[in-house]
Amino acid sequence: MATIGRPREFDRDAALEAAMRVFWRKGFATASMNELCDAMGIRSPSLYAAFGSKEALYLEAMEHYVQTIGPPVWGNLLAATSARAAFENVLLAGMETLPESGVTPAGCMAMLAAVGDEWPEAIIDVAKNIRLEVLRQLRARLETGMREGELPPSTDIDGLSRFYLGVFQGMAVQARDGATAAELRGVAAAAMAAWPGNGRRQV
Amino acid sequence: MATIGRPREFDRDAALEAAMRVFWRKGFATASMNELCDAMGIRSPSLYAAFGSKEALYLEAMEHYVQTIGPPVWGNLLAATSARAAFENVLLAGMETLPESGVTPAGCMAMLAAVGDEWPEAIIDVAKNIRLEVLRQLRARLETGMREGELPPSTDIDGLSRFYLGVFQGMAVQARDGATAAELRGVAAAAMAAWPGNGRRQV
DNA sequence: CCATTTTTGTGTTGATCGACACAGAAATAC
DNA sequence: GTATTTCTGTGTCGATCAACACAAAAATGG
Repeated sequence: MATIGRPREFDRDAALEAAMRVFWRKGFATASMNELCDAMGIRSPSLYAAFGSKEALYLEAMEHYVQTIGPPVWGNLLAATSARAAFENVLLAGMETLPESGVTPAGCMAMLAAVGDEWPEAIIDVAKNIRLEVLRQLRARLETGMREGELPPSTDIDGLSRFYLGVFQGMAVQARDGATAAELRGVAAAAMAAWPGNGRRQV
Repeated sequence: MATIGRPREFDRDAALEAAMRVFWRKGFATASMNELCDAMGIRSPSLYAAFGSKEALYLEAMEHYVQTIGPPVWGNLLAATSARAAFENVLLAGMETLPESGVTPAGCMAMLAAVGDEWPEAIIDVAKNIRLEVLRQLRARLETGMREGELPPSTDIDGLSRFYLGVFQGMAVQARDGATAAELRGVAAAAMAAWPGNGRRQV
């Protein structure tokens, strides 16, 4: 639908995508408006008119990240038939996604946001909630596995879900340090050895 | 030894300790000189005379962190008799140290430095090297365990050491998000279930 | 045509940043 | 004592930051 007034000359989605990559790579505080404007191909008044503020732009970029980058990794939680395969596929997807690829920056924008530096409170809240939501999804998948008899009733669901979340976060940090997919594969493989039933306590 | 000139009126070590806590809590970019001066109880010319620059102060603070905060955790690698106990004690020490304590900020300054935001290159190098040195120590302890027969010769030393480093990094991120010691205990317990020999492949 | 609405580019603004100039103060050396 | 050296406090400097004022430009509605 064409509306009154001079039409916008840039593609809003493409600009948001460009901003997402800048924030992904540089974080919030050290990503300056100049860099954002250059990457988005617009001037700051257009940015403010379209997105409101630097903070609002970041929040929208994070939303865009969750909806485009997240599913290829965390969608594995629902795709696999067994809980074990689901968790293994998540870690393997992280192994492939987290190292720098030339196309995308290294690490996970959601897992490493508002960590290691002080960030605006609204961004801290959003980032923590995203990580909490991932934790909830992990726990839900484990509970399903327990209901279906795949996991012994004695399984510590809270501890195990936090553990696999932590493994992924650790992989994200190491990817930032330049770890390769092959190196992260070893992390994922070791983590899967912690799966209940691998131990001698299992029947 | 008393030297020529007006003596310094503040305790350099105490000031460095105060700066360390500010950097630990806020990171580098968002810790302003004003905050640092206030926390250290001095004015900026004294800070520059004693430490050189904000970046040099950070590097010295990180060094101080490694020498005072690190050993209670990573010293466990050498203290225990078995490699398994050594790794377990490291994770349990992290469980106690990483959550906010009222005295110290949450998380690990070394593990989360230069992650999630852009930092000066010199700091990135130091932080990565510290994490690499920890990885080396973990691997060395595993190799000792393998030599002593505690670990099967088929053990993937690289993968396992990276795995336990990643678990600790994940615990640090979660501690930043407000995880309690009890919650981190579950992570540590699950991680120890991945120890070689817990699996059915072991004799 | 003209009036209205929205976007675009140029330029600026107040705040904050890290860093330091300068002079006075406090010690030692002679 | 005087000279020298070093530290402290006040004040400020240029740079950079996020944010926006302003007017020209480009569309629609009449």
